[in-house]
Amino acid sequence: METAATENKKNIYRTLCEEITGQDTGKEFTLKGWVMRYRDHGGLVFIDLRDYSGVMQIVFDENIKGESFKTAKKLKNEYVISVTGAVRNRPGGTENPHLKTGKIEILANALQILNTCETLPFQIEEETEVNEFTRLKYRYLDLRSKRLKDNLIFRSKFTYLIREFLNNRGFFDIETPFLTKSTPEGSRDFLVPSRLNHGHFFALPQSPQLFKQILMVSGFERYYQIVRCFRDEDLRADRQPEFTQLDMEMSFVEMQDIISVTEELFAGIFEKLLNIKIGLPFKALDYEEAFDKYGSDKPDTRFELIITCLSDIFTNSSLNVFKNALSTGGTIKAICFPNGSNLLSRKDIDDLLSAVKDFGGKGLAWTKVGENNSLDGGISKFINDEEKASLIKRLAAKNGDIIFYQADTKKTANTVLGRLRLYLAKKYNLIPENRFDLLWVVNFPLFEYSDEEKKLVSVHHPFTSPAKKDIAILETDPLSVKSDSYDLVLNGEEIGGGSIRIHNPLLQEKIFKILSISPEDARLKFGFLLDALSFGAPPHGGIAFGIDRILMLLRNENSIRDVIAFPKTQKAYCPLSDAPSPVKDAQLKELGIRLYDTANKNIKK
RNA sequence: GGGGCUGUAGUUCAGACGGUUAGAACGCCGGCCUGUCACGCCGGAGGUCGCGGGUUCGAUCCCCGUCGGCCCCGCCA
Repeated sequence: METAATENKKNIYRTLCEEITGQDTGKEFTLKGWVMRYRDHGGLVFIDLRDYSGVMQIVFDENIKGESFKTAKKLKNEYVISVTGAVRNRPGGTENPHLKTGKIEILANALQILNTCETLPFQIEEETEVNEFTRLKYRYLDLRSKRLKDNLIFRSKFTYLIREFLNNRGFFDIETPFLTKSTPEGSRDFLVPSRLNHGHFFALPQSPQLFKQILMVSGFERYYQIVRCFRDEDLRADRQPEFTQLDMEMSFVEMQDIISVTEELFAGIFEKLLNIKIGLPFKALDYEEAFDKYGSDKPDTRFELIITCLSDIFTNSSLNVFKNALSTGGTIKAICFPNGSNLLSRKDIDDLLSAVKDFGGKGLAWTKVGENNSLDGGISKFINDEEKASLIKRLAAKNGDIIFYQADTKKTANTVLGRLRLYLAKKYNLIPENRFDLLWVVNFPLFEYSDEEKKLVSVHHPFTSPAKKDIAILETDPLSVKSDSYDLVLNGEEIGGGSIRIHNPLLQEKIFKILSISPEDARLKFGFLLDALSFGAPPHGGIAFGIDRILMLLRNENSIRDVIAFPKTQKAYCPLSDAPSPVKDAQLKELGIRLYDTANKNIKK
């Protein structure tokens, strides 16, 4: 990626460090920025001046007349200065190949200190990693570092390219309310009390889902928004309480239309921003295949370790765990870890067992593959020659591999091996770097059974359209019904998902019935959407993407916090602003709110 | 709600069976230095060992509680 400055030549009011090149020797410039480093050699002072474009070395020489040398002696790290001088080539042998401007420097003849700086709580660009809490508290300092600054500049370009692409294709950027109605479905809402309606609350939107559908009813046809969404759930490295989605909705479309627009959008961005060409169309996997082969609905396809079913090979197995699994309707599955015998010690294998238990597995059977298609160790003595030959052939196992087995229900065997697969890949560096695998997961089931609620629930959301071919079996065999929905997966992370929506009120009624949502309930929860759908709603569908996650992956970061200017800690606290914080009694009174119990003692009087 | 790791100088870390004055590096302050670029050299300051309680003659160290941070499970239609 080009740096901000070299690409953006439209700087109107001043010169930036990296705009100056070897072509400019002899010319005089005034640069403004921060003292990144200060090196005092007595009669000669060097500083590295940093502005948002990059770095330029400034030299102060005691032989240059004027006050600048004297002033330079007072400089300290992160002082803000304005410095004027002529560009010159550095003396032979003193060029710095690590700097973009390393062949030149500016010999200062005027210097003005625009602002001083307190001793820093941590060094900017320090090699050692500083505690994240401290970095968040002084986020403005951390954002001066190249890494975070580049991330945010990249983010700006990323969203610019999205807007450019979509605007060129007739999409309209339309804002939807942040103060909206709480819907009990989905994730926990952030609530906002209403002063004018005591006892009533707004919710911050989990996404603009209902409003974007209503915009389709209004006839906008192509909507998008890069919009903040709010979910009051526990945080993770890839989850913040507020995050940004690219939200899209289109009318008179079918699934393939949405998929095509998305592919074009991403292929364009990857090429422009990363100079990576992505083959079209993207790969696609059925939901079921994803689970069978990767044990996940967001498979990481950058490496193999494919999960393989061996049930038929072991129908007459002498091993009890295998026998029991099969007789209770379960399955036997395995992954073959190439060269595992050499990579894993016996202790490593034992350690895997505890990992597998964390993943929900009961145990971990394994065998090593020896010479001439033999099996050693683990459960090998329970595997007869016929079974051996079949499984080695099916897994394409070679001398030195290790095979890990799971005998369990299909679901458990898949998820356990899926997580083991990821665990092994990370631990033994099987994941190639700088590779981006974009993948659609399609043919999701429309419903799944919730053990908790003892009823069918939507896999996506209640407005997702069933696949046309399955509408006939909606009531007779709901669990076999597929939906017209699709997820986009990048390197094993779900980065987006969407669906074709139901626009037929009768079909929508049927779905609610299957979901055991009474007409009264439906009205209470989504009445305004149902009304809208009854007034000439066009066929429509859409998709939404997690911008933060995508950026995290493209920037090779481990957390979305590193691509967000002002993120929160895992307890959803902002060390910079000290939010959330108690409020005054008077504020609560105005809202008609009184706090329960312990919270009271935190109130500021 | 649960599991794991974690909290010592401004920062990153070390530390000791529980025993004088808690160390290092970087940063900071003062001085020297004309080709450095993580400049170098000399000197100096800087610590409620997260907080509260307990055990003990004595606790940064052991025990209990609590607060914070990071990762994960649950949760996130």
